[in-house]
Amino acid sequence: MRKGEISKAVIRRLPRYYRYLGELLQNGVVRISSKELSERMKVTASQIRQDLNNFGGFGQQGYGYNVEYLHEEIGKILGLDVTHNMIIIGAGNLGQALANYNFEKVGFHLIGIFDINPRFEGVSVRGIAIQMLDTLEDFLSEHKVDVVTLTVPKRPAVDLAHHLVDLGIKAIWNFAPTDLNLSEDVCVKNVHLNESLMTLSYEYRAKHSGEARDE
Amino acid sequence: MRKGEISKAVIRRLPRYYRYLGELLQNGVVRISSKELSERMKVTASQIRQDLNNFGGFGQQGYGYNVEYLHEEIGKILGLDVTHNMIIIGAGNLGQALANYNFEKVGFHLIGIFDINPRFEGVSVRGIAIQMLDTLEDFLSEHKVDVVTLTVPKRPAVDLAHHLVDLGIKAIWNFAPTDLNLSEDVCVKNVHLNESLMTLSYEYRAKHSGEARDE
DNA sequence: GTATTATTGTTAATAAAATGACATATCCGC
DNA sequence: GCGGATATGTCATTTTATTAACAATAATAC
Repeated sequence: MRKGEISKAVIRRLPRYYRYLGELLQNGVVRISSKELSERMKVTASQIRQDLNNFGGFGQQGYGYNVEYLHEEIGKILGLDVTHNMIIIGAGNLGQALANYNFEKVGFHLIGIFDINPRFEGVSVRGIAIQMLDTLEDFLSEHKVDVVTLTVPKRPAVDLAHHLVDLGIKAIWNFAPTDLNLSEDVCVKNVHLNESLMTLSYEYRAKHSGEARDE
Repeated sequence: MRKGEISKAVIRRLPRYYRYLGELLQNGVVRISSKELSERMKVTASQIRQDLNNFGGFGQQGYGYNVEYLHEEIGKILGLDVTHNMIIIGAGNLGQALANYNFEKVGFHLIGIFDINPRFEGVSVRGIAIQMLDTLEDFLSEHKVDVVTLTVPKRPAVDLAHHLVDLGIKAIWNFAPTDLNLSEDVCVKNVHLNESLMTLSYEYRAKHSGEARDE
């Protein structure tokens, strides 16, 4: 790992810190020590301190961390203070469900929904009209789109993703059950629900195998 | 790590192997070496071999791995050969989207959908009537339910999860943006979409900060 | 103000994961 | 069948991640 680069394991933990700090903030907690936070979160205090110190010293010896300040700083680290314009491609059940989700609070602003299927023509979700996919190129030339949420089937996903990259898209939140294999400078975050279920299946078997199942 | 126990990192990789092998199988590929698979998957051959050898020797020197056999064996390891009965609690957009998903092929059979909101009374999704949450206890006494998919808001999620555990549920697929803190013998798999987006946001900033944004 | 306690930031030690190396076994062409 | 090529399974090494230790610093009580 190059010096100054932060490991992915650390990044993956940040949102959870952010969430806990947000809850503390709501509960009116003003300060917290790494020790107490570690007990609530069931991680080691050492890990919290080391994770945070990748980004700078946010605490004070003998005092701990100011909840509001730390919450805000982690938010900045995660880039939640910047608004990203997002579109959803794929207006099926999952796409529509995500469209109804409120991602504004983590800085994502939904400005369009697209699908290839004409049956969605005229349909709106959350006040946003579903547009036909062949109008996407025009749309992209008129609007700055930072992130594409991809909720299309596996088959079209890969080609579509490459097309999006050609059109200048730099970040994809991918729900299609496939790897996209895009160039290095494009951010891809996969959400593979199938695979999540499979690991649950594994764990379930591992923990409960051999137990009676009387029916 | 206790001897004989498999690390979570290995388990998380298994579904991806399974997916690639499934595709190879569909394409009529009969055998594959760790080297070739590693090139396709962009991981090291060493990792593939070591991961697989946690569970036994599935390959043959000088030959490689039989695709169909390995695919099936990984499926068994993941427990995909066993059918799990699943219910969804929370019939909002996400719950309904998941209900429409086809998880049968990874061994999950949806047998019920529940919600507390009377507006869902009489509504069906994929032929399954949404039932009122207060009938859940009766339902559980009449049906063997292995896994609960939890797509309810944060607030009720924790108490509901504890209640489910009291009723004998041993595995929860949790989409609520909170930790459930259940006893050790309950399997919990979290899908925190917010947090996924936050890490995307981080990466986006990290990769594209400083770039001009002329509008 | 001073002593005591609390708690960080950081370095050191340990543990875990990933990679590399290689001996051994199997295949395949001839 | 023999020999070279192939590719596994496993052990050794390296790298990465986590945990522990502690010196330095700030807060708090008196």
